[in-house]
Amino acid sequence: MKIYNTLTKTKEEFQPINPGQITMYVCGPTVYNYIHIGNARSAIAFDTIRRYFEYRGYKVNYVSNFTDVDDKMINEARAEGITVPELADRYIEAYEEDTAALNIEPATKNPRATSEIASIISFIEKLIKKGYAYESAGDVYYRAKKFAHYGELSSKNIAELEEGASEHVNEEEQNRKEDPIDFALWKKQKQPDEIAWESPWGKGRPGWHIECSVMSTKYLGDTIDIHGGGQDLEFPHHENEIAQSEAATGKKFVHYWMHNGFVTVGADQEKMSKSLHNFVTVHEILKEVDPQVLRFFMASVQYRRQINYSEENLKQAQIILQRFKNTLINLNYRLKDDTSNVEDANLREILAKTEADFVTAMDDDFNVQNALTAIYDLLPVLNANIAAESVDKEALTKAQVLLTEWLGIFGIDTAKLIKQNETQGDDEIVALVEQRDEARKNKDWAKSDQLRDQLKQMGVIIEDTPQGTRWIRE
RNA sequence: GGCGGUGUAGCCAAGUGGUAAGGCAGAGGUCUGCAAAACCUUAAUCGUCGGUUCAAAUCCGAUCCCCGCCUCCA
Repeated sequence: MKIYNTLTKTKEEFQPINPGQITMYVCGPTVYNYIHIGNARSAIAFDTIRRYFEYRGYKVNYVSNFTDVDDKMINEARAEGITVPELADRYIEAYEEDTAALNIEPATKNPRATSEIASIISFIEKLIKKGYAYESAGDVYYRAKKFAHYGELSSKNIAELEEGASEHVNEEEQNRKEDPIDFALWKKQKQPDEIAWESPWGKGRPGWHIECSVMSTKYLGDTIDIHGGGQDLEFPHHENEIAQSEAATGKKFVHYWMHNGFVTVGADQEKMSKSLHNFVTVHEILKEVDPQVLRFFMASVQYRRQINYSEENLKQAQIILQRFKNTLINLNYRLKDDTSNVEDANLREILAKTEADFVTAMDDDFNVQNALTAIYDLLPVLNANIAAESVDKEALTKAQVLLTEWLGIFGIDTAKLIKQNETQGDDEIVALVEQRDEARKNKDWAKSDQLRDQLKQMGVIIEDTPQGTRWIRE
């Protein structure tokens, strides 16, 4: 299995620290608003990756944080006249609703920065003790230059960083830092009503980067297999995490750094982000778009590629999902009818090949496009088999299981997709379908078509097959 | 300016030296009482220019466009 490692900029053979187990940390959102589809992309990308690992038999310990205190949190809470924890609670709940709708598996643990203050303080103390950090007027900063590998992940040159940084740092802050590229580990409380915790450096709150170092090492160990996040976190966030963690533990922090591509939007394909104010929240989208469609759309693009969010692309995903749905429903019907079972060596061979192709594709840095191609190639074969006079029920059952597993990796819940409710509350539909069959037997096409229209109005589509009439919900 | 990514048919997209996968849409056909679903058939020489090679979308050089990071951001 190969994974592209941002640190080395190459695809590397994946080798977990402990055989059969994977430790994975993914940077979560700052909870001051509903998540936008860029956040969802990241969550979906790594959920898909996690599910594939699980499909391959790994046990995945997956930790993703909530940043529940920072400037944006403080400002937003102030603007709304509520406390920071109240704001956090509200949007964490919204996050859980949105990600559940997108069928994102809950993380093994979702630590919150504010619940880890004691650990954060002792982590910072360790860095000070080792000479990697210093207190300055109630703030604590990390001495970036002291860390020999600083800039390695994002291929940054320290001298240039310094130039760039000095332009953005205000003079007052500049004076507190030894060097413009130093970054805050602890920030002094600015106003008396501002959320803060007691610390050896006075009242204040943690900087952003430190929480991930603390939570990752605390919940997953000093060295983990995979650390993920959006490409925009490469610098400075992940760069700083490496500096903090490796300085504190003296060990390699992360074996494989994985970064997902952006979601772009609009004709100019601009990056969507909260700061550019061109974002669309998942909360809003799900009012109009089927969550399965959104999920499949985003999962069907390889995690490193950019996704262009557009109506047309969403529509394509919806159509493909519809095809899967039709095949699954027809597979269901066919497996239930009384056709005799005939072994079909060819079909079995094709299934085995598809399985191999799927794994080969996904093993190559989660090449979902090629994995899906393997499935697309299988569909006509399955559909032809479903329509055949005799079928290999055993092979088709296998196909059903495989499709369910594969689509499951993409976050598609096939049971939900084919929600037939054949047995409950559908007596009326079944009765109408029977009446129509009767009319068709009598070649009463007018009545038959009228009944079909009536069913259509009820959201039921009729399909006549040699094995009898089938119906599906739109 | 530095670093990184990208440019393949209307759209999505695979493909890192051997003569352009696949999907969507479109077109035609088959099946059907008609439909639906399904099945079959069908399109591009790969941003541009030059080079290397028997052979390049794939390697080298140049150039253009787009996107991102370099400051909070998935």
